[in-house]
Amino acid sequence: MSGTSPTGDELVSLLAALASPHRLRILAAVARQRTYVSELARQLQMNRPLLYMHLQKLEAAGLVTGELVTAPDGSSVKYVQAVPFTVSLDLDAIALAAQNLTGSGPAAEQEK
Amino acid sequence: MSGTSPTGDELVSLLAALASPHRLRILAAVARQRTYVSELARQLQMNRPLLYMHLQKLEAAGLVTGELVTAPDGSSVKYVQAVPFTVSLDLDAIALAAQNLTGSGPAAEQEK
DNA sequence: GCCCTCTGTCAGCTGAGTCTGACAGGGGAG
DNA sequence: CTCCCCTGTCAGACTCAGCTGACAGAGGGC
Repeated sequence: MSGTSPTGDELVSLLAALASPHRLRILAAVARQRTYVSELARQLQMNRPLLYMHLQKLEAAGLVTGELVTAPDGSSVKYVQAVPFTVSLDLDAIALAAQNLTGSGPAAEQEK
Repeated sequence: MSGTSPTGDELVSLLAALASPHRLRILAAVARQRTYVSELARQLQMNRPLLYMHLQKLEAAGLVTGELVTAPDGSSVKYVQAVPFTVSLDLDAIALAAQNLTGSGPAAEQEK
């Protein structure tokens, strides 16, 4: 996934996932250290439900992975980890990605 | 602007500007050839007001430049042009950008 | 005079994204 | 039993981006 040229839709999803201050901060925090959700919520000072939503988006975009760990004492804790990636963005990449968007070309509207 | 590491806020703006199929298509079309607005609207088959909005966002993000040209016959035509840029995105860049977000650090809420 | 092309802005609708409080449940420690 | 910490999910409110049709104005060609 790192270095491959993504499809237009994937690019849009990826950029949308990253285009949020909260998510950027979450990613940064998680990249630095593997933490569990509640601790992360405390670090970033945000409500847990909100954090859950953002984590879902990041996970859907493949930027983080969640792992529910059941400790030896029985209590379960969800650890979150960042997934390394690399994307190079320039006009060429944009032009390339724009070619394969679902419903990209003009007159591509038939099954609607 | 190309190659410089943008601030967190700038990064978010840039990504937000790019995270749209329409804007990707507009950028691609404009990167290929310098065109004027109405012609572009015809190419991409979208309403002009909508195109205007997207162009404003792209222009605000510094990805395109508009130039209102008054032809020798007096009619004015607005030409749009893509601005070359390069951004490398990875975990390090994210972590770096997350540091300088307006209101990033915890306990940075004083003037509100 | 009428018709055409272009630019730009406006009010208004709709839907998605965001954020919050509250809830249900699992399990350990005092 | 009571308190605490953890994981999830939910409905509701609220904001904003996206999108549309309509309008005003400038100018050329017939």
